Amino acid sequence: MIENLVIVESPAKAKTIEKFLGKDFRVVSSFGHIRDLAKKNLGIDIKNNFEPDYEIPKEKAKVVSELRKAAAESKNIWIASDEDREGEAIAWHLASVLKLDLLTTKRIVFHEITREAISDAIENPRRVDMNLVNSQQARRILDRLVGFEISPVLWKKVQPSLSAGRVQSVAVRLIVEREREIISFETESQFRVTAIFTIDSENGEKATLRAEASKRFADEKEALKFLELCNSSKYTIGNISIKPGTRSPSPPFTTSTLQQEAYRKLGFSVAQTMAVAQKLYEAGKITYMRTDSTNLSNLALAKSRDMIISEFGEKYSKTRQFKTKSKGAQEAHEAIRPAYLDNPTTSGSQNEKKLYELIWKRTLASQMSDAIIEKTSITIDMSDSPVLFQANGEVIKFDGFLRVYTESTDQETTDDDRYVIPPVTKGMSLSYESITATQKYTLPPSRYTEASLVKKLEELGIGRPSTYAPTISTIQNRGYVSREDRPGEKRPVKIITLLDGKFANSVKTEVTGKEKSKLFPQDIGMIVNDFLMENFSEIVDYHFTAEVEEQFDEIALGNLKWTGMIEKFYSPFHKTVTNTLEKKERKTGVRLLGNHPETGEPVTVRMGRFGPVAQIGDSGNGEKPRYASLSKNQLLETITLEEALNLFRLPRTVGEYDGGEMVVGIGKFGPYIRYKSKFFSLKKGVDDPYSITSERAVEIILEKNESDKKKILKDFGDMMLLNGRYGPYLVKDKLNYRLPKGADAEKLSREDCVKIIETSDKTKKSS
DNA sequence: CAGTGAGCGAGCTTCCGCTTGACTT
Repeated sequence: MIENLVIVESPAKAKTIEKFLGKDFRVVSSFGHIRDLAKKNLGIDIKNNFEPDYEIPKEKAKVVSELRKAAAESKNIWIASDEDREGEAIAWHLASVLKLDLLTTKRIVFHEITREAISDAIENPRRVDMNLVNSQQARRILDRLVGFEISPVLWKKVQPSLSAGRVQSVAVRLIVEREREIISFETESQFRVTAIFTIDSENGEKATLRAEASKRFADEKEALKFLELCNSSKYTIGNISIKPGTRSPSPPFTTSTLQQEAYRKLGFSVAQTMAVAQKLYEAGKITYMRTDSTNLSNLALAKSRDMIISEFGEKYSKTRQFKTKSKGAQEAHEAIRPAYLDNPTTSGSQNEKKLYELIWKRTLASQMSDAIIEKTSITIDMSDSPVLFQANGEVIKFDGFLRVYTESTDQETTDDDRYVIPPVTKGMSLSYESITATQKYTLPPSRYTEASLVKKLEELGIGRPSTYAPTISTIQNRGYVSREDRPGEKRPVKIITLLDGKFANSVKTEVTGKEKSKLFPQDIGMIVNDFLMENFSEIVDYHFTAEVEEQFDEIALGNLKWTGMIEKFYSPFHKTVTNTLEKKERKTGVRLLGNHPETGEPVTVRMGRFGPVAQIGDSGNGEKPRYASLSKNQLLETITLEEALNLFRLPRTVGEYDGGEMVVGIGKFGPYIRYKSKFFSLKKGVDDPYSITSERAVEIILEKNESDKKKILKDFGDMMLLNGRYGPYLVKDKLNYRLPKGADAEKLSREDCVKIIETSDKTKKSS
């Protein structure tokens, strides 16, 4: 018999806690939720007051049977799931599955994993809070109702296998609306004038001062007019303002801010950040990585203080506790911090090291002094124009937390940052060294990255730390959005330079619209979003979650019955569902682009069975319409008639070579030439499928054949030894096999290869 | 790996939040 059994959610947590509790306690873990609504059907008996049908999922059967066994062997059972809505529900499900009496079962919570907090928890047990449990049931059931009633509507009215939900549909909406802002954005340009001035100081040294004109100029003519005034002007220093300021460190990491910073500083995807953090957590190197709290334990605060004082001195230490700002935060855990603050670095993979160091620096910096800065702002008067030049500078007087860590931003940094202004006095005269007017274009809003989308969702109070990464995967898996790079386009930038009284015009080029790892909506995402906006605007409203959260809070306080709340939501909602099913047309995103210039047939685009498709003619007059798939990066919403007609020019035959036809087309993997039933890719940025010549096509074919020849080490007829990126390998029936270590490909015989395939086959599944 | 867009119907898809493996590359 075991004296005490403590059940927590996470096995890593169980391990840590067991160390603190001693012999009389055994600590086991539930691995999160152990029961959920039935997987099949709705899992809710609507007619019977929304009675939930809970079941233990197959993959949880083992955990549950082990928990049952442990419970049977124990005298006292303590349920120590997290102190939030979900944790309370886990406690309740545990109690009912393990057949524990709710009146006597001890419910305890740890606010942090320290010896003190744990013994404190043990001394203050309470009972399972049914109000909190009911607020979770309301949350769970609302999400199931929304997801499982709207998704089937999409299958009927848009496309099979689609999905909608309280969280994912808003995430898609954000991305779709941002794209539309970008589509409708009209770029304008202005001229910005910057100058480099020379100050002749008393000791004969020359100092330079960078400044910008306080006015921008609409066009080249205006800019030139101003430069002419600049040329004839005399310059004197006008106002000098020196303002002290401070900069404070950011709070320690939550899941959301960790994902943002790991993306900005390390280039990690959201999923990657979580995977690496999980490893660090399991190794006991950091605290729990799914948290919305910026709280640090007293122990961590004290430890940071010691570290900072011994490392940098008393001046650098400032103990702070940050208030959690995010909406709906449940604060069941600490902030993400190193488990042992004395370790600035750690062992493990490169990524683990990098992420750990980021967490360490952020945590330490959060307990350090403000940086003290001095902002200097100087105006320079012109004799011939009322326009001023302005120079802004910043000097760090005391680095404080900046010594360890600076938070990155999503915006690009300006060149004003950390510019040190030379000493000047009012009335000093200056002369210009050069003055430049540069064309500046306005920029459209920027597309979301995975991390900036997480930030936005958190601001809206939508989603939880444990779901940010999965949500972002879901909307990509459904094909609603896709993470992509774009090369951008070149555009001219006009520049007028004034140097030694002479004006010179030049044109530079800049790249605009270059994107890296940004979220782009896909046609199906836009169609589904529009469908939801038209029919279920309440669900995709940005405030929907916040509003239902308020009601969940009321349920948790015992002021509202969960069944009543759900009923109030469900009856109008369900009416909308049936109404939409009955009365609304299928949505295909169809758009009439115009008529074919020769035949006059209508040209349309829409979402077809295999994706977005363009169509010439309709089936009305007996003629068969012609179809062509849209190419990647084209949207139903923005494609023009001309672009659509272009799609029908492919595939086309460009010529013949050695008795075979060469056909050019655009496939899944870009433009290609098909020749003797083999495929040859066109060179990106070099060849254009619409204009490529027969000569060039032959060249590509010969080039590819030549390089393929080099790839083949040995050809046994039914299998081949090839030279790949990672060295030689074996191919048979389109499956690749790795050679055993130390094997010399040159010397392998046919029999050797057969053996390799046989031995490696066991681990391979045919796909 | 590389273009498919007739129409019907059976059987499937789907949510959000808690937690980790067990898989393959």
